[in-house]
Amino acid sequence: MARRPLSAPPDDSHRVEALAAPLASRPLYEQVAERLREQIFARALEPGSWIDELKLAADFGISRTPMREALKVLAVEGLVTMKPRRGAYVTEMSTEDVAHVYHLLALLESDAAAEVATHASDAQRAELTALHERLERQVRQRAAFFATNELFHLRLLDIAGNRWRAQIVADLRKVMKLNRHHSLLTRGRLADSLAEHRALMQCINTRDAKAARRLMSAHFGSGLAAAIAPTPTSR
Amino acid sequence: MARRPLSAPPDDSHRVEALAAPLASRPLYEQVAERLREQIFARALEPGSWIDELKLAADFGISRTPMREALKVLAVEGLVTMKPRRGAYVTEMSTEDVAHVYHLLALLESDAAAEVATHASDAQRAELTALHERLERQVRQRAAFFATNELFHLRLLDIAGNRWRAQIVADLRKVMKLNRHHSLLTRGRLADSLAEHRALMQCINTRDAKAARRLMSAHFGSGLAAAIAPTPTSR
DNA sequence: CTGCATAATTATGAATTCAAAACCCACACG
DNA sequence: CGTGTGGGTTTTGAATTCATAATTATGCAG
Repeated sequence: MARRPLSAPPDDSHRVEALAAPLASRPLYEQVAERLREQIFARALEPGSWIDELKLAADFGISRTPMREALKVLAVEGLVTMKPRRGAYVTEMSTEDVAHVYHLLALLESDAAAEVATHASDAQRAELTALHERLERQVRQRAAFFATNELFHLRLLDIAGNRWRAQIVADLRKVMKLNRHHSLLTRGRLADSLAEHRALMQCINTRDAKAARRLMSAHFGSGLAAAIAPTPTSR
Repeated sequence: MARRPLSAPPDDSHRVEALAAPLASRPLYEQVAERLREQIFARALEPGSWIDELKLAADFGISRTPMREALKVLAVEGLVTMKPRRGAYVTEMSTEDVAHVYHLLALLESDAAAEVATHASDAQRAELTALHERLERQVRQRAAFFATNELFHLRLLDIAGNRWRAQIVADLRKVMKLNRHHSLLTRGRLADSLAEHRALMQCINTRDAKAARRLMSAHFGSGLAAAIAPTPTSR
């Protein structure tokens, strides 16, 4: 998870902090956790492989203490698995795990979509609409599309207004990135995905909670199919 | 949480370990985390209060290192909140938080109930039925009823077979215990709660997934009302 | 040459030490 | 009388050191 505690607490993220932003530097172990996540998602650390905390600490130019703290945080998040007296290993996701996590994302985000359709303010609706329009403009740029898409989903969660749900979804999304086919899944589905988003936005703007829930669920359903279908690789 | 990673990974819990049980003592920080949870749930550490890691480490007869590791784990679980450079605080739950967490529990456990109704084996159904019958016999013993109830829910989650969901629910349930009125909520509702359970069991045994989902959701709905209604205390 | 026992090496777990930020309180100045 | 500055204390954050378990390597016997 974009490290805020996984299941977690107070989320002051994206608060303006009165322009005095970078003065309060984040705790070291959080920065380390963030870098570790990046490396894991980038597959610089392979799923299933052992994590050499001594070497990594040296690479990062820090001592083992914050490294170990970061690893424990990632363990609770589910990105790494700790084996007592044997160190930390990058978590391996089976196709079953992928399906399970997708299922939960569908459940939670659908619920959030319904909530947004019912209770979002006009300004919030406008914000989401703007994000969606940006998405429409980025059909050709895979990376940008991907980033904006993620932003849209996270923003929607935020607007839905349940920090626990937002936190859980953020964590699950992080875990999802462990799946090798995660970024491939939009390959051929990019146009479809966009269409689904468009329909969803309409439901939100017409305050149709039921339809919003259904569409978001379907959105994840087709995503799952795409993610799992082409893979005999994971065990 | 009975510390298995919160959102997470491999769950070897309740494995028999071939009778060689206590030889492989768990990591110290896990034991510490467990004791901290107990103290938090017992309100020996009050919500909102600062946690003196130096004093606590001394009380436990350990150094600050494993204490700090345990606190970080609890932070990810949501039981404590870390303020940079200011230490750890026991998380305070607003009534809004309680409502939010209840909502998620309803969503996730309803989903699990539907899953169980559809896919559980006869043996698993029998196991749940047995637990339910035990519950029926314990209407008079609040504490025992409470424990068995928790067991029933966790077992149902387990049978539903999505370890990510089970982990998330376990974490949310832990956080729920921060709510002062948590154990009170069954006070007058004990009989009602039992009736709801009975109806749920029937749906599971007749494989009626839709009804199971609806009933479990209602079960939480009435629980939430009971939990929130009598409290002008939390902020 | 193979298999097992034992010694050397390496990695993890935990305590201790060190550095620096936040807090507290007294005192001076406006 | 309120406000702000300074020093001393406390507490957090991080590095280092120490102890112990696990792994690997070595050597000897069969």
